[in-house]
Amino acid sequence: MAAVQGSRHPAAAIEAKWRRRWAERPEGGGDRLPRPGRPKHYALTMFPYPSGDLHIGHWYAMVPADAHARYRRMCGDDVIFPMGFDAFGLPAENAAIRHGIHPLRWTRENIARMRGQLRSMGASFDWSREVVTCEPAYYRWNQWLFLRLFERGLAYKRFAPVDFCPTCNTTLAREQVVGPERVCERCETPVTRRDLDQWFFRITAYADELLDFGGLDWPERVVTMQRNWIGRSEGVQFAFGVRGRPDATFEVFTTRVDTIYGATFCVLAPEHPLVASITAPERRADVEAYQAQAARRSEIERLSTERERTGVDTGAEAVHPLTGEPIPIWIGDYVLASYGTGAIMAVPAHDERDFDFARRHGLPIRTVIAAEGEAAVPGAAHTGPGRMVASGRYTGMRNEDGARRLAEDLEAAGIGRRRTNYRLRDWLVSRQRYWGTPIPIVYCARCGMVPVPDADLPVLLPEDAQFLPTGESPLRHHEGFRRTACPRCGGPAERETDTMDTFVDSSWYQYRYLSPRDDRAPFDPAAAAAWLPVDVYTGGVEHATMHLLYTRFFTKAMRDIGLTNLSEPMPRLRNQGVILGENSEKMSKSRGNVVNPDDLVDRYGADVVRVYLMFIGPWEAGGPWNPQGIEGPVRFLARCWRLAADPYPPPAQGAPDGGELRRRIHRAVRDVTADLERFAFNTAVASLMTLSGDLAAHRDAGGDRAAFREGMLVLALLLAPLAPHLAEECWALQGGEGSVHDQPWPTFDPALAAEESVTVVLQVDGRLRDRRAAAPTASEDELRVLALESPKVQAAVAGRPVARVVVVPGRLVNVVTGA
RNA sequence: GCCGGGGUGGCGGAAUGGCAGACGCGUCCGACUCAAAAUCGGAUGGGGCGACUCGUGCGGGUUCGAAUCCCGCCCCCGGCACCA
Repeated sequence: MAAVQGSRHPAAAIEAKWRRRWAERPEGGGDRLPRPGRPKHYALTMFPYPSGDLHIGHWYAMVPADAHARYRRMCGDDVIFPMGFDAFGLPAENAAIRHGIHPLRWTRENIARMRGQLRSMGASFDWSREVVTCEPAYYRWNQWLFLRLFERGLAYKRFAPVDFCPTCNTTLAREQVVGPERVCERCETPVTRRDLDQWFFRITAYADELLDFGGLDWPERVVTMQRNWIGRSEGVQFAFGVRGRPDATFEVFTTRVDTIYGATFCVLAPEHPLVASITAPERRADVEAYQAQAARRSEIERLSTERERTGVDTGAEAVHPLTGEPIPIWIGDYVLASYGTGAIMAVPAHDERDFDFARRHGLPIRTVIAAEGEAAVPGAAHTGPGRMVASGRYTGMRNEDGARRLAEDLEAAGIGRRRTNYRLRDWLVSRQRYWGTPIPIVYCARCGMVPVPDADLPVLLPEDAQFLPTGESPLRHHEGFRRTACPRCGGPAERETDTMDTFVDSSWYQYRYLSPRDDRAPFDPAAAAAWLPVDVYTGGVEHATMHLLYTRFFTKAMRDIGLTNLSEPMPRLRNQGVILGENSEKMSKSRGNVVNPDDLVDRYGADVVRVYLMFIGPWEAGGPWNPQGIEGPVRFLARCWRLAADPYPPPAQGAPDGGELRRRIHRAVRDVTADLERFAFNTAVASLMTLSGDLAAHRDAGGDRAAFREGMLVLALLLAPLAPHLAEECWALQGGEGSVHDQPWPTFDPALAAEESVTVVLQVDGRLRDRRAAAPTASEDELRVLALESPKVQAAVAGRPVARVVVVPGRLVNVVTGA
């Protein structure tokens, strides 16, 4: 392709040509092991849901991940960079209900379309390892893993109140309920409560281990979010007796035993099992009315942002375990049945919620911690540290010491025990929907709950289900699916009709990529041992407390089952930000600010879109789309192409030799390498823009041709991860051999990259007064003399005594005057 | 409320103790052109004719020297939010 003076590069033709050539190269085979003698590198980017169209957000996530993988490959690593589809989930089923198209067909058509769009990105995905989670070859192993968890008691069924989305018509995991209004994360409908038999994974068994982030190179905020989500808290659990009821006791949990002498009442959750039996006859009507109201409140939307701490007196009294004093027992919905013991001791003087409740209901407030060094705030609880007062033999102790002593003493006396509670709940995995993995369990009238034998897997999802939004799984109404024979006794039995949460699919997909067609095991242990763990995992922060917690749990559980010896699946994690619309709002069809990558590729070519997305700013920051800004990368790549394609001008009189250009080439290699290592794609692009400018200037001045060609080849190499098509074209135009992507990453000579001469800044009292050129190796003494000789420095010193001269070799001299 | 991240030209951003604003967008001026596009060159934080001076959310501090470190505050974004 001949260059036309001053023109833009023919992106479409160049990209089509190279993509054709690349397609002729053999693919990896999908399950090969790392080549001996080379470090392996497993690059993984979160796989997409096949929603139908590739969004600019997918490009923003995947292009830099691809650039990094390509860079590692040129560095000599044996890289795998697989891609697949997270293909089960609600949108497919909703499309089926709305448009009468089968979820399988809808999903497969979307995948076919998205595969093409993904190819247009020019990413180095290894398609031979592709995984599609809605195919039986994949979900069969969800079922297999479910059974292994079931055998270990890590999957269990329990009748429990669960969050239910009336719009999606299914139960939700706790993590899928968001905000104080408790709405469905998908459709923002307020969730309701249902009491159902549900399947759970016992993630809480790993709560403490999940809190260990040692050795993880993860963004701080993700670690913090997981830590808060797990919500470990240490305290003491002990029992209160009920006055006049020697048979009845209830346990409370507190993190503040030091305030135990300040407990002036107790509060039980409205659902607490003891409430019915201890309520005084004259209080029964009020208590039952309150219970009914509380039950309704958790079912109906809770829109009131101002939380009133309501409650009613049961008329019963608890016996304080240390003082023997009777204190009233109330019920109130600010005490959660699902946390701790569902009951608390209330210490209004030192807990804001209890304080508020006591004020509202006229209950006594007793101070037992004296605020030290800070004024007591009138009309508020003192929650900070202090000396214990009115606390029996603990009076006078610092509250931290008192807490320790009280915990020991309560334990010794057999009254209470130290205990750790977690905010984390077990993972609710059953969904009353069709488009998911069937749970491989059979119910037999004679044998009870029976797991489907491994040999009978997969339990296939029948294709001829009815899609009606009934709130029950469509499988429940599918007689052919539901009726089966008991695997144990052969008698008539029924299948479980719930399907699994789609987060199960993505909890172990990184294993499946290693041997995607293995039909004897979920993955090949030899491949797993060779390739895992994932070296770099990239994706959005929105998965911080769901997917990333679940996949850590899965790896730990799989380790304990004996399937792997890993404890952490993804030791290194990087998050990209979010690309916003031109108006800085979230992109959405309803806002009309969606940027379509296909249109951009048609107009500018994939390389330009890639480079622009990386140049926009720090990857983790994201930011608004600026349609004008893309002109920068357009011009930059066009210039690279013209430099490679235009004929070289004849040598000029007094033209530069290659020295300065070579220095700049080495500096570019140094900077781009460091930037790609640290995922700083924006500054890597900036360095390449600078190099292309240096090459253009050298050429226009008729400089040394050998140095220019050397620089052009380096430019093509450095550009290869970022703009793979154009880099290939430039490499070929400059006579590079083979594919640019098969070349080793260029190295630099630090001595050559160093400046020949540096500008040393001369300051007087920290203010800039002059600049001088000096050798980078100039000694402190030389620089000091240089500064003191400067007329501008002398003028600024103005005859005052020089107190000190600070010299930073290679950088600056600061002359400090005065006494 | 608690936790985390952030605030730098007209805009995206660079610089993590040493020349603030790399690189780019935009704008202005010039070259090429019949003209335009494309391309190339120059200018571009504010003030001042100038020597200079002010300037990284605000106020203080440490330091020869602070966008960068420390203290206090304001604002923006994200997460969690009755978890005892």
